[in-house]
Amino acid sequence: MDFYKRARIVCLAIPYGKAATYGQIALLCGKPKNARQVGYALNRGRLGEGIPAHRVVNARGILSGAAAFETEDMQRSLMEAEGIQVEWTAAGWQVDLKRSGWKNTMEEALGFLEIFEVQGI
DNA sequence: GTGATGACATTGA
DNA sequence: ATCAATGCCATCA
Repeated sequence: MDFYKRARIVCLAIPYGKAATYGQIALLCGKPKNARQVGYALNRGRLGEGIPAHRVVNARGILSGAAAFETEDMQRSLMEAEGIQVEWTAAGWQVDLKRSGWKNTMEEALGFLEIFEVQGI
């Protein structure tokens, strides 16, 4: 399925210093209900190399555990290194999506759809 | 084919 | 605000 090719492109487009959510990525891929597949793909390294997986969090901004990183605090370290504020809450390590979340413009979203169409994926 | 699993999301109490 | 219940759908056994 071309969903993973799309997901790869979207993930690579997440700007430095910003955090995106699984649902957001799924949405930009044109598959709003595939948030779980995004997580699955990242977990299994299904999107290939060079994916900034540390910038992906769930809808509440929580760093979802992440067994796909070298160590447990790896994801947090990478985010902090990019200037993303990560704080410890009762629910776990969390980023403020209001502040560090990747806000998509409509043009951006349409741009992805166009890329997918052009590449036939 | 069938059923279980999961880096998720949304809804309703 | 918090929590359980549901919905989801590509994999994998």
